[in-house]
Amino acid sequence: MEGSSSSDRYTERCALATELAQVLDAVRQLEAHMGVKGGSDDGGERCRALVSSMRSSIDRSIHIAMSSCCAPESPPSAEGSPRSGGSDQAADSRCRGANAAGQCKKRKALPKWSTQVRVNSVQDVGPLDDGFSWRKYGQKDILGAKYPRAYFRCTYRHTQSCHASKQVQRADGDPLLFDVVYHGNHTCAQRSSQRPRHAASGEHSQPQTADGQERSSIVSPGLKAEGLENPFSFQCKPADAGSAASSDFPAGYAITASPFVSPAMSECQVVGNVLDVELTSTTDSQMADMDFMLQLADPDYFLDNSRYF
DNA sequence: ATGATTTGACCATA
DNA sequence: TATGGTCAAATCAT
Repeated sequence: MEGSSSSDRYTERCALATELAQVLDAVRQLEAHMGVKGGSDDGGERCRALVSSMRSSIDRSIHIAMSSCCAPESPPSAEGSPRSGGSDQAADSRCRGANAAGQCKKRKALPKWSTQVRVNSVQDVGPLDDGFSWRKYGQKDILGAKYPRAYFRCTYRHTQSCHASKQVQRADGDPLLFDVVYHGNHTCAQRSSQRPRHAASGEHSQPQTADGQERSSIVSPGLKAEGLENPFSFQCKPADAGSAASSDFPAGYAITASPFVSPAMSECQVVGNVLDVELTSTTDSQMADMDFMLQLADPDYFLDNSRYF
């Protein structure tokens, strides 16, 4: 769509920042109000903690929205062209040659958005369980960041040419907060096969150890019992821990439900969502995701799903 | 045996 | 040139 020019997007993003600023202001007022009422009860304590996390997330969201105002736009390209199908062994030719397709190690043309997920305890790390199966393909220390960034791509990248990927990084200032950045859309069968009601029905799809020991992970089933040594070894506890042990899915796959507001995140909180959508092409698939992302941006949708928190 | 993760190295971009 | 993103061999888990 030629319709969405750079300046349009700039305006939209700034509008987003403005909206977020208003929400932030409201949260501050709420926080102040709660401070007046004082409550030493647990509920008040919890509310204050929630408000605090909301505020910090909104701060981040504003920052991200504003910084993306200046993000350079990239021209539409043959989106999703598998620049190297399979386990591209000829690694070196792959990339240089693949540039012809307009895509190599960067995927600027793909839709991109981020969300922030808070967990309740440092052990309780399940933000990566977003309803899709991911395979980790890398991890890197980021300059100036306390925690490394992990890189994931869809498990079905090769079998179904699904080019969705995501990056997960623990927030510097808050070890309970994870920044998750998604790139691209799922074109694999997961999209249609997994739905939020999995949780509503008490169905649990996480690989989980019966004894609850800290070992398995949502996205890293093969990880050792490293606990926090590896910030990307996630284990998200379901609300209904009883029915979980067996899964309909093969071991080693992270299965849950809805993307982003996963029922399995019953003990996690999605504390912020930031859209940074590159409107470079409008395939049906992308349009579908746009709808979805717009839902995320919708306060009603967000509040509706807050019951999972 | 198969598939996932770790990790050092390579490469593109800013 | 520094940094971030990806690859792929080695290793580990199931």
